[in-house]
Amino acid sequence: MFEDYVRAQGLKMTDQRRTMIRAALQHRGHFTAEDLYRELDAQDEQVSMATVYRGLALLEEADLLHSHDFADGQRRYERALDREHHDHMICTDCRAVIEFTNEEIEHLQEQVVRESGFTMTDHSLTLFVTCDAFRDKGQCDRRDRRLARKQRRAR
Amino acid sequence: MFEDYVRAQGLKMTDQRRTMIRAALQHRGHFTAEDLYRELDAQDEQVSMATVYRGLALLEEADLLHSHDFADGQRRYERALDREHHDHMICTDCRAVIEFTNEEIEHLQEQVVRESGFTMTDHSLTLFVTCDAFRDKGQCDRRDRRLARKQRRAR
DNA sequence: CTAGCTGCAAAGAATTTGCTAAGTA
DNA sequence: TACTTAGCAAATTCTTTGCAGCTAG
Repeated sequence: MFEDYVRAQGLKMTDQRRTMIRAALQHRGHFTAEDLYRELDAQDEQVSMATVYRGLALLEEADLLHSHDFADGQRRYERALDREHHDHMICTDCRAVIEFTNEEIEHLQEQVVRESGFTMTDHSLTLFVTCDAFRDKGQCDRRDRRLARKQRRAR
Repeated sequence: MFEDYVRAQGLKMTDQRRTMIRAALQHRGHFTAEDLYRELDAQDEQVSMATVYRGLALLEEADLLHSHDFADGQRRYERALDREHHDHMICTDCRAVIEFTNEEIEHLQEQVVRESGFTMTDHSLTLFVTCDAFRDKGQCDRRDRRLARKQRRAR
């Protein structure tokens, strides 16, 4: 059905585009352009970085992917199709991404916007957290934390 | 009192740093590194871009400024001192930044994090809106909208 | 055929950093 | 004096784009 969209836009379906799009739409979780590129590369699929970026833009326009900025310097994508809206918690130690939904918050946001006389087109709620309390339960590995810190510093 | 902080950190106070810091802390609203740089330049203050960036980082560490990512490619800063927490609505047409606070939302966020066993270190709630309804009241100039679009496209 | 696509390398944009002279405490 | 800065230019990082040759429809 994505092919329909592609054609309806007067665009063409190529091998690279099909490969790249399939990988993106099958992806679970949150991924960067580079994640996808490496993944395809590991599967010996020949798709250039430029094509990956162009394809991601296409998918976002078609509302099949949503993108987020989790303040770590790289845009992250996630499947939008057949998924209900949700927000994110980011562990700044291990960079884990935890999704959550809260109807009440959603509702209040709408209300704030409406009361101000605007129309909401999009919203982004990200809670930055630390998982100190989780660590001992094995859900946040200290090694990952150190790695994440180093990577962040390295940018 | 910022000077105290600077010295307590074993840092030194220089003319540029003083100038740049004063301008940043007196600034109302949300500004980018470049905004600040231009502003100082217009006042014939000699402070290089590198020093502006370094100073902003310093101020953020000291919690005298907070920074936000409004998804337009440039980090924005705002005074944090003596200000209560608030969230933002961004008009994607004219790029207006409207602040708001909502205790209930704040409270619910805390609750979500707590219930998940994390500790919240920061959060970011940005509502993207359009001000079509406002435009006719003269609060959003069509010219500004076109400009904003062009600038966004130009990135 | 011909508009659209790909890959590559080069361009961009915002920010950061290495280095040397200069300034602070 | 000893250590920290400022400024500059070069480097970085992520992403976009121009172009020439290729391909779908």
